[in-house]
Amino acid sequence: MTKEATSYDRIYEIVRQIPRGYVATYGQIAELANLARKARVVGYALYRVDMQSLDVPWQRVVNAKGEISLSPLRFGTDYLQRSLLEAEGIIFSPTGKIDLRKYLWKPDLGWAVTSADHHNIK
DNA sequence: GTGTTGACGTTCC
DNA sequence: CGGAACGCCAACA
Repeated sequence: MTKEATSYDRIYEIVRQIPRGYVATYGQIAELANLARKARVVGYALYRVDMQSLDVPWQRVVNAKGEISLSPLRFGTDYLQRSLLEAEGIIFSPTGKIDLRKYLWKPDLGWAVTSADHHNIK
């Protein structure tokens, strides 16, 4: 029996599907990766990704607040991520947030409506 | 094998 | 809207 692909591979695959100019949240990816409620695992998975080679567009992954999250240990790569997103046409709010209502990636399903209603963005 | 930490999320105040 | 607490799972010491 083949060893099942690790959940991480699933996460990377989904992240790669994020189109240019759009962003996705950890919770959203987690849900698509069959890891609902395990957003932390997604974050850890992206942490393992080689951000220097951009093998995975980790740049398009943000938290539920629509803000770029990363650890101070990442040495200010937050600035890099923001630059990449801006280069894709994403506009940051004065507070440094992204308008998820507009840039949130919608998988090829009708779940988009459910998502908006589920998250109930303020 | 146990304890702590972590690119998060949600709920409560 | 901001801060605090709990949850959830995997990797690391």
